[in-house]
Amino acid sequence: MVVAISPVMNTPRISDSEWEVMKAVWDHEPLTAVEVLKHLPHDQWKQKTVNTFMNRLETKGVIRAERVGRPNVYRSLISEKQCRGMEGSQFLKKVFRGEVAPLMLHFIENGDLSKNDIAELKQMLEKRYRPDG
Amino acid sequence: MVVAISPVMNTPRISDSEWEVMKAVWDHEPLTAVEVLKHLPHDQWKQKTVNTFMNRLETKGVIRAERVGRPNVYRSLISEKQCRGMEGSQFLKKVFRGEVAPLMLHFIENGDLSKNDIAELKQMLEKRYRPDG
DNA sequence: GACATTCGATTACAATCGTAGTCAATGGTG
DNA sequence: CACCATTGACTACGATTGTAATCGAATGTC
Repeated sequence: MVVAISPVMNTPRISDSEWEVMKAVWDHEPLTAVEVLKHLPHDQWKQKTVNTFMNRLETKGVIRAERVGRPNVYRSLISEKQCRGMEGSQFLKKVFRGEVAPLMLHFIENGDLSKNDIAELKQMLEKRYRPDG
Repeated sequence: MVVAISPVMNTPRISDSEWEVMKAVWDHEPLTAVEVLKHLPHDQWKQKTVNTFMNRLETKGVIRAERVGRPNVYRSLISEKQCRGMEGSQFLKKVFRGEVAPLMLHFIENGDLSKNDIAELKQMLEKRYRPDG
């Protein structure tokens, strides 16, 4: 019997600029490369550059192109959440030595949280404290 | 009158591997390149590689070499805290679109916080809520 | 002081990233 | 159907990163 090997898609690395593109994709997919540009700061991005990124992202397996009509239509293959997971754990390990608490402290001190944010976070922490509460 | 321009040391980018080296530096400075290697996973780092990084980090202005005795002695010029600041705000912007709350939520859900961590964080949030409390 | 050893500065080199340009095919227009 | 415009595939190219090797200078040894 042949055992199917689980298709471990170990999330590829997504560079800074690729993230910008991907945010446009996640927010508006399915979309074309031209549409992607529309959702990016127009003065900082040229169409050709966007195109290159679409290609690279497809090669990396982050998106998929439907080569059907004339303008290619793209969809994400990996969700923003998944990417946040990867990027987040890398960041945590790299910058905060894998310790979540100092990281949290850092962002509590440096980020500007609204009163609402703070309330919400406290609630979240409560729940975590007593998972069934 | 000549106005002194504040010496804005806009923190340079520090790559993943450079971060590893810098952690050794921050933890044990002042130290030599040979000592840096001692504090890194020995099987993953060669002395020559470490050396290259020391050079690059000096070029970038992250560390400084004292060329006095024979083995160069290195010190950091930028603190871990400063670097965390830079790296943190980039990460926040790139991955969480600049919104701190979702970031925090993410790490509350994904990181494993101890009861103690949670208590501490709640306290921090309290303080933030009433800054003079 | 001659020689072996140790270190640092310089050089190397492939992969990835940012930023496009070229060129050819596809598709709309008259 | 001939032509022009759009668009995608491929190519380009310098900077950065990861990973070292080479080569020459400073140091310690006899």
